[in-house]
Amino acid sequence: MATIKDVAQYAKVSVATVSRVINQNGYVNEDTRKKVEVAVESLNYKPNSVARSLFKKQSKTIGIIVPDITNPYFPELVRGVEDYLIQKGFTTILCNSDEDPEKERLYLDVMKQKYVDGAIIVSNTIERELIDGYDMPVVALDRSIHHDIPTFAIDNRDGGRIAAEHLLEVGCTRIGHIKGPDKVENADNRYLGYLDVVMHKDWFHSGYVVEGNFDQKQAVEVTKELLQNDREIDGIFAGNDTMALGALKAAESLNLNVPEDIAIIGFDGIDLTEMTKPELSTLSQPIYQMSREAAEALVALIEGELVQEKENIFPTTLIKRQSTKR
Amino acid sequence: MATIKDVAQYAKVSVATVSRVINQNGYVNEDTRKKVEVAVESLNYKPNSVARSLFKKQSKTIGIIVPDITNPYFPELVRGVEDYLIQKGFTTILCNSDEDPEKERLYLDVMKQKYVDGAIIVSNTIERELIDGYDMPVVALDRSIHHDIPTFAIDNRDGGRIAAEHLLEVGCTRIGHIKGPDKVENADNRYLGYLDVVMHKDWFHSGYVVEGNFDQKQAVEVTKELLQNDREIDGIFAGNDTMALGALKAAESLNLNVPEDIAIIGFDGIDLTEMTKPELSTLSQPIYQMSREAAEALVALIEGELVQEKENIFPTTLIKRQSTKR
DNA sequence: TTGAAAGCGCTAACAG
DNA sequence: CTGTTAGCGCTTTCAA
Repeated sequence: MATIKDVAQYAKVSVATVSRVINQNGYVNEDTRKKVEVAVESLNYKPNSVARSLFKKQSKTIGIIVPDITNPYFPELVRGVEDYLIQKGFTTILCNSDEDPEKERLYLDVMKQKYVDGAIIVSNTIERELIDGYDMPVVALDRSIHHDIPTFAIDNRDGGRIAAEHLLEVGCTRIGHIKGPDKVENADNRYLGYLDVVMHKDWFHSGYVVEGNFDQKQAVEVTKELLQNDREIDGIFAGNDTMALGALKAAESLNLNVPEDIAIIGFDGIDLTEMTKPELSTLSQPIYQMSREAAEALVALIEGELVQEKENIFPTTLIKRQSTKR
Repeated sequence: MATIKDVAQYAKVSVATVSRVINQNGYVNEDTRKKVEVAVESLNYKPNSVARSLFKKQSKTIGIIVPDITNPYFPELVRGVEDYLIQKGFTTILCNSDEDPEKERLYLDVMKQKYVDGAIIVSNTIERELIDGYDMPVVALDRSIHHDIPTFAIDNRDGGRIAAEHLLEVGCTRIGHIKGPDKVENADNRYLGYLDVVMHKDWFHSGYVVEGNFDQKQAVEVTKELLQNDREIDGIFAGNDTMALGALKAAESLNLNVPEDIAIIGFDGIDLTEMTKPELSTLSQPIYQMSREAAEALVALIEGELVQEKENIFPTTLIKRQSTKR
């Protein structure tokens, strides 16, 4: 690889001048600029980002921490981020945390050491104090971390309400809920939204809610139990799409028809929901848009703008499909 | 962040000594080592990887180029790579190429500038000459690039054969194939495997093969046509799982029962195949294992070992599920 | 066994 | 408008 020195020699100027033309700052005569440009071209010179990073203490790199890229919700999120960043000249480091605080720290340490310019974090466990220690711009995506860290998410409680109401509208009379893990804010809020709708129904009691841990297999099990305990249930709101799939399987194994015997709605709007039979109704999040805007905000932060809008709540969309058509 | 200088001052030694103890090379007295260790501890010193990279011309970072992380085949691939690399102290840059040679170049350029140590590439279009220009260790994953670049993949033709034979075994008498894009090696090979099995059947003619472009929506369309043109078809081998899903949908919309009226088998073994109804039979690739070994080989290459095994062909597994149970 | 010093490639004063 | 030079934080000769 040619260095700035080579270019300087070739163009018979100093390295400072070369630096000026490639960074387009400082005065430089039109003729010398031409000479340098020719040199850059002939030597196929590409500035060395590492040297630049060392000096500038920034790397044009950001990190994104997600629980697990293998979970179908995250690829689109990551894609939205990466698409925007590459276009702004940033490179994206992928970090799979498995929701493990230990790993999250490790990744944050590595980022700091590499002068990573900022991070986009999807996490339930990271604390604001930890982040402060790194002194690095951060935005929270999908779940909030602290109210003064810019957050890009949806209103989960409202979404839960909409989903539950939809089931009511299509004529369900007893609605169960497969809930995500306790203490996970998004799961809790979706549950609260559901409660808002059903709490005062005379049929409602806590037995209508089971814990599915955002996991398909577990959802199959708990849905079976739920359905066997109460034959009157004719609607299920699952806390995410993966569990909705589990519920679908459970219904099938009990020889219940969806949507005739039981309507099912999921949450998130991942592509999978279009692929099942019957196709799943779901409360869709604008995943790509949300993540893109999170990336925009992070870049703004990195470039020193102060982002005053801390809470960025995106609208959800109720997608009605076969699984709730009755 | 504390620098090596700070540590040296604190420990009252030179930076060279500090460097020696943190890198565990060169002689250093047990007592001074202790002093330095204390200093490192007290100052919470973490060596700056950027400075180190500048000197060493390597960055403990690798890039992985995939067509699109949003495509369900790739997250697991990426995960396999990332898991291994983080554990070996490497960081992973994610690159979505959309199979666009322009973007591939761009990413490779960026990698070079950042002293990225090597790349794992999934691409149909990248040429060996291009890679040579970057003078960087590379391994090919899922599809080969050139016979002297280490490749980690399966035997697609053999897989195609197994899938087609399975359909025959379960009693299919007319088997159609939804083929992936022309000129894409993996698609062509799966097709050839299918041909190996059916070519000499008296019923076979080219009308049994349609082009689905590895795309679900397109697969729905072409499968419908295929099935409407020839009512005798009772088995379909789709070139990947996504298209198998499309085929499933097409069958459904024509009121054909799977597997009774028509058996369907996919290819790849992505998680989705477990979630459909009926569950899809598929020819499963050891995605995680394959990608992990690719990462291992890349690290070996980076560390200067010469990897002599260029062709690493992994075994596939026929997974029999409901969609071919008859 | 340790320290001084050069240099990785680049940027940004500063001087001219 | 251009060149000289001092670092950015680290590693590694080379000498002591």
